[in-house]
Amino acid sequence: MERTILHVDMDAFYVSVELRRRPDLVGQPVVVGGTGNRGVVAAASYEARRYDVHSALPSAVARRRCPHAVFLPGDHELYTEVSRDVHEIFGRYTPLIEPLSLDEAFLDVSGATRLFGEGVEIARRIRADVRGELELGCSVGVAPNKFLAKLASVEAKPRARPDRIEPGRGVVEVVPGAELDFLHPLPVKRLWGVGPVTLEKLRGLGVKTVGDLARLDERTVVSALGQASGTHLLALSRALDDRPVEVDRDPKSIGHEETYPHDLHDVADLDRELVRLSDAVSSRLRRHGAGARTLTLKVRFAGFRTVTRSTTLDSPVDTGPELVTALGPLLHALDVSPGVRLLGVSTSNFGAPSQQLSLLDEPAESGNTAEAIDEIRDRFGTTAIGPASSISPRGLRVVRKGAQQWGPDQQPKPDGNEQENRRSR
DNA sequence: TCACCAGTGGAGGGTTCG
DNA sequence: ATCACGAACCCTCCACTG
Repeated sequence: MERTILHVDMDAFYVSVELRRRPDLVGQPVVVGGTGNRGVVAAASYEARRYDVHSALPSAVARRRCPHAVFLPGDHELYTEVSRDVHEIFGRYTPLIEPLSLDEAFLDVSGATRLFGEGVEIARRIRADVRGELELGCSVGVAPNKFLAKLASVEAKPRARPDRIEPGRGVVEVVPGAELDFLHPLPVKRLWGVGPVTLEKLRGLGVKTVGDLARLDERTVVSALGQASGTHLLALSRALDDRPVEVDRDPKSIGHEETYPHDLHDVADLDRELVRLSDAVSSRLRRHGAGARTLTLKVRFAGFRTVTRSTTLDSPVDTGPELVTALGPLLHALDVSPGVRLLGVSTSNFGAPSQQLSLLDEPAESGNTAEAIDEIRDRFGTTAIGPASSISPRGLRVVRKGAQQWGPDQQPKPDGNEQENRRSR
């Protein structure tokens, strides 16, 4: 049964959304992302891309490459709203929508062609709707499966060259029957799942293009890449991909991590941060109605060495204090003398939400207070209430969603105290 | 001294993606 | 004076069960 899959990818999404309210910046190099020295670029306008500024590039490097670019901090909440608007348009053509991120989605339009025309026709209509109603550009790939649709949308995109910006085709279709003609000449690193490490391993096998990979036999590939990755990539190289477009994917993990503007050395600071992060994660767990059995602590030291420490409980938990109780000992077992750059709390292995209220139990403190906290946050905002143990001498710091998506904000120069600490290390 | 199934699940590290 | 954050998935090693 032949399917028609669309991959829709917004062009420079965050930047384009910003330009709707800053029309004065249209045509200029604009960068959205972390503004601090430890931040990264989340999105770059095509004018900025001409200077090789792209997403995930450290902001400090971006500033050097394109000093005259306008740097904007980013507004995660707004992008979420606009993303909903975009999905509303998708919904006119099919209910089978799988969001990949705020700015990308797969659409299965196999059942919509009778009503709206072939895949390419639907793609054009979506582009026209998005442009006309939302003033945003997007590129669409059309293909018989997900990964070919994704590759096709890349071909459809505008491209920034050092001297000029090429418009892009907007819609690119991989016609059924011609899959291998499209696929095999492509460099193998374009395959979904081939990063720098895998690329190097494949190079060791003499593989440069997707076609090179497709000609190898399974034993060779599996012994180089492992069972799962090997068989998967080999299938992709032969244009085989029967993964369905999944509409409601439940998250398998929920976590939060933060890089600090300055490395933390003080155990009291770290404890306070653990409370903050645990509080934020537990809040999101409860909102999802989930409890987690596996709790993971992540620590990145100054110098970038990163470790994780995890524990699995007998029954699922969903409150801040429970996370802190379990993760505290894992944190205290680490030697933090090098200084801590990043701390993270992640939860997984979700189970049936534990029922706290029982006649035999202690009066349930955590469960009820947690719900009360959630309600206060719903009514008065996320910063209205937080754990006392997360209060630092500088005040109560509560995690706001998406507040620090791309690294710490621009910081004032460290005060005298911290300078002191540095010198006296 | 070593090696023994087979299956499961935990722990820790890694890769990749957007 | 480069290096975010959130999530999915994979691999290897190891302990436990039987």
